[in-house]
Amino acid sequence: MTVLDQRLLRTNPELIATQLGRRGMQLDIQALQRLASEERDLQEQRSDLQAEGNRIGKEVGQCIRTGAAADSPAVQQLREQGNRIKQQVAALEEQEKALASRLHAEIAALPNLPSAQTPDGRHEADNVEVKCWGTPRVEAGLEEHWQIGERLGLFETERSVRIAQSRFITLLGQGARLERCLIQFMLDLHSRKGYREVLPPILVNSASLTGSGQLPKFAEESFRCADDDLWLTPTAEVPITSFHRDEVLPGDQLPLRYVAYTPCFRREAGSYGRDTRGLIRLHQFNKVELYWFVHPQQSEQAHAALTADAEAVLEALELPYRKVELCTGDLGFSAARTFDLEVWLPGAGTYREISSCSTCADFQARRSSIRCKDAKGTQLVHTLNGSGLAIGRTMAALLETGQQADGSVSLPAALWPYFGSDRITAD
RNA sequence: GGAGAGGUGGCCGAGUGGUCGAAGGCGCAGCACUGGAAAUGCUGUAUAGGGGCAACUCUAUCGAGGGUUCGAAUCCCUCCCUCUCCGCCA
Repeated sequence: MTVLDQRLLRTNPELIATQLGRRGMQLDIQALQRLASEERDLQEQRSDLQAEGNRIGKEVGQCIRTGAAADSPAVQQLREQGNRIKQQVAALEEQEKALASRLHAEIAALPNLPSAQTPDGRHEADNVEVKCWGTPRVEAGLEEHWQIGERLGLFETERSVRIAQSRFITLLGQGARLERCLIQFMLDLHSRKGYREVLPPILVNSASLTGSGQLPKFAEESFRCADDDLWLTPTAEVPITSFHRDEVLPGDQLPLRYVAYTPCFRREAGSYGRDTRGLIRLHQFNKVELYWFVHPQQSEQAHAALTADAEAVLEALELPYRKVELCTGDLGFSAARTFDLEVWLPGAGTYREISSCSTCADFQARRSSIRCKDAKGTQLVHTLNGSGLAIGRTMAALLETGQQADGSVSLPAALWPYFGSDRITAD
């Protein structure tokens, strides 16, 4: 796995330092460069020695073929030379390996370079609102979704702790039904637009997590199966990236567009006390994910199109939202550029992230070795992903947005055929 | 879980110690033939890294990692994966 364009490190290290600087990272680029050039020197020495060894090997073959005895002095001498070289090579190789794994570890921990378009900024507050859709419902006395859910018996928190632990939820009755309908509705919507539906494994190996950028840096964010090299996937992005790992995709097949429903599992380390009630922040949640593999030249339009496809879900569900472009300081590890969609929660009186649509440029493609082939040769593809949408948060938004004075919740027309009713009422 | 068979280039498939990065075929590209195409013929066609303006050249890679050897796709060890049969199972 190559995790950073090594050529870039050699030819334009300043670019790396500057771009990571925009993320607020202080990077000792010289130290990295020194490591890389040391490694290259060793590699050169080693391969020269190996060339010499290969030459001797061939010479021995030559001698024997032309009639020299296998134990003749000439052959003996060549053997000794060969052995000496073998030892030297082994010694160099050991150093080289140590150096390479150090270099690799340092590089693998570096996040993606932000896109040129990504606005500079230090944190969430510097994100840029680029669009608002719909009219947010603003009234006094509206309930939050967890109050509605508890009142209507849509889900159960306390017993879920008994089953698992906190931050797990059990959906019940109309709540379970709505969750299922939303998954189906979103899959249908995207499939109609030409997305190919995928239902991947949700246990993934370390190579998959590394390939999409969750490892090595965010090991503490995922649940791991202790006896196997398997983890519970934090997002469908991981299995889908690896679906094409180590492949050369025919250029005329691009873009490949996938839509996947999966449960997602996150440890949510460091979020104690935040969003403890309801559906917002859970260790296990459902999500429909959009994922594109595209030719590098098309990734910018693709990013706009993917984001629009996610927006279309909110619009079909009549949920007011705003679209925010993340600043460099708020960008995820693998992303070069990201639009977040934030849905309006009338009960909470706030916008909450419900989809995050990112282009990773060639970052994941490099880590996962996914290339495409066209007339000009092979090159890394670009990968893009976005939620279309997070199901639990969608339900929260629907509950808060549709709440009525009589205690029921009215649903958008798009869901009626799926849900079999235009509203949720007390059982 | 038990028994057996396997893992070689974009794909199929040959190769049991040296001249093998690897026959042959398919596919793909170019050229010839054709009014155009098909068929046919010829030529070319792996990836990554290093050096060189370039022609080119060096190294590594035959599931992964170790070992034997001057020399390993080929022999030995460990692991992973796939397939077949049996058992178990939603």
